[in-house]
Amino acid sequence: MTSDFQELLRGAALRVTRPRVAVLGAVYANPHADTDLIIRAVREGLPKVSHQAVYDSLHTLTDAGLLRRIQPSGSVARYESRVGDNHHHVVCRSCGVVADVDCAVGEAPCLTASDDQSFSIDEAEVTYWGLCPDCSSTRSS
Amino acid sequence: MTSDFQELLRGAALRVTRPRVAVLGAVYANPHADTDLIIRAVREGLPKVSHQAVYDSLHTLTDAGLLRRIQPSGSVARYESRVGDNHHHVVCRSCGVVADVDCAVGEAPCLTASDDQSFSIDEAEVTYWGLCPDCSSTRSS
DNA sequence: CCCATTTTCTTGAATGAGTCAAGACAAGGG
DNA sequence: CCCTTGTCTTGACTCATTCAAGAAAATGGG
Repeated sequence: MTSDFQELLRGAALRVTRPRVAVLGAVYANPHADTDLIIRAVREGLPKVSHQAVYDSLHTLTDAGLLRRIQPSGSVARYESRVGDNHHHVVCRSCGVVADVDCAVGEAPCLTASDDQSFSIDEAEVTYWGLCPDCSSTRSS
Repeated sequence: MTSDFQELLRGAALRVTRPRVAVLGAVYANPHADTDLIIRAVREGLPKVSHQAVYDSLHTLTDAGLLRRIQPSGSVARYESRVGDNHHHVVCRSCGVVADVDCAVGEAPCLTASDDQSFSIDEAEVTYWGLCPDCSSTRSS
């Protein structure tokens, strides 16, 4: 598993460092985790890692396409390891939990704008808003 | 026009205060403006308004459905006066400018998730990402 | 029209995610 | 094994937004 992450890094022409491997591991193990949770997860294996190293790693890995950053309104940045399949997200308005929703089309942009305003569009990001099963049942009961 | 805003406020059972009227005016005049721009616009007419009053007004007006808040990843909160038509947005990856895109369906949720994960979904928010005409021509030239 | 009640606004401090910067350190090529 | 370059540590800092307490203003009843 750790060696898989090392391969991922090498494949992206990135240096293999312990913080980066640990960050990859933390995001793979905690989909949609925010930076704070990732920092805590990384420190379970590497107690001395600075928060800055985690921020740097997340940026580098996101720029390299190994991770994807999502940031629903009202939420801090979250990261996930599913990249390249242009899937979408459902966000609970009550507790903020995020779940994946497959994109029927698969490749970006999965939608074309009715009037693109002369923008050159490369991605259509879809965020579904609603209530998760837990919050939904809590409210109605 | 000011009286129109007063009617809007009364229609929403909100007290009519000068900051609120000014905030409504500023958002109607500056679609997709961020809070800082709204504060500056409001202070052209009411120089002494505190930033807190603007924040409070924006929250109240958004909660009442008179304004809509949008917050693309990497951007601060922005506000617009087009509400109720469930339109979407194109965001420029380079300069961050936001433009409206009509929704073909019109009413929320305009899309249904392929697998809703047992969430009860009430809105599908679509954000198109790309380059605006200006940034597009700057890069290619 | 004025008062009382309730909401809103002012003032000023605080929060917290994220960034900046300088020097110490480690990864990988030669 | 050493050098170069890129990464990490440390610690300060930014800035949008929120919190809190008291002053001021908006609606409804008299």
